[in-house]
Amino acid sequence: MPEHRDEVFRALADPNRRRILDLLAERGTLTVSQLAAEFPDLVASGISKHLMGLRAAGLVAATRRGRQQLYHLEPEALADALAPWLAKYEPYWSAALERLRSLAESGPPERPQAP
Amino acid sequence: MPEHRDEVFRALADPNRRRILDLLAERGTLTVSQLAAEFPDLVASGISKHLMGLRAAGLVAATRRGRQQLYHLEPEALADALAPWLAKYEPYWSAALERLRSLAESGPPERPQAP
DNA sequence: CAAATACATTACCCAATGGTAAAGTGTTCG
DNA sequence: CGAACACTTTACCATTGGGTAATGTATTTG
Repeated sequence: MPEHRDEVFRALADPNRRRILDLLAERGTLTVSQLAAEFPDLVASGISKHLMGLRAAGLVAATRRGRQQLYHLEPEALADALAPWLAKYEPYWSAALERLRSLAESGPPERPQAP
Repeated sequence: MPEHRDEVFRALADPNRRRILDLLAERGTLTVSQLAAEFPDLVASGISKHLMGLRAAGLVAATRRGRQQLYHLEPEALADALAPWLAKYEPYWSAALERLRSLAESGPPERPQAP
């Protein structure tokens, strides 16, 4: 069986999948149709497959509402997989870290939520 | 042509490639043979191909020394590709960020260097 | 200079991936 | 209840990716 971190990195390898994550990060919660609307050159089942990949990696989760699925980020999975790995490169990160720190110190933004 | 960030994420998708990066992060500078020694179940040309992938993504670079190539990390590429992307998830990162921040505040370790 | 060393490149193979179209499942609406 | 809706699953296809073996190219050494 594949290591969990491996699944996360593989999931992040595809630009469409990263865009799905970005959309969920921006807008909080989206249905499959709402997501699909953002990918004009992809058919519905394609989106679905990507969502399954992200779900397998634990990066997103969904709850049913009627006949739609409400997808949302599962940010702990992302953090848990990436942070320890990124930490190994900490000696090389001073500049980028500074940027992240100043972001953090300016006060964490609200977690976005769909209306 | 593929976007640079895409190349970086694709390069990171393979566990062997990530391990190469880890080794370079730990030990600073390594020849291809030294790297190959860490991958008993990979043949030399396999390592070479991975190194070319990492080089194409700008994540590593090499300098010749006689007939060997001294590979080292190119950490700015990693930071430049990942930091802006990670920043988008900053609202979700408080816990992981705290860990990184405390690491940073405990004083950045020396950048490792090969003898 | 010839042989050996240290890699890189090429040619090739198989498995995995991303994509589509079509069929399947559960839910709601008329 | 039947039709439409919102997805998911399956079947299938073309391309890519990771792997090896073989060949090529500098560089060093005997």
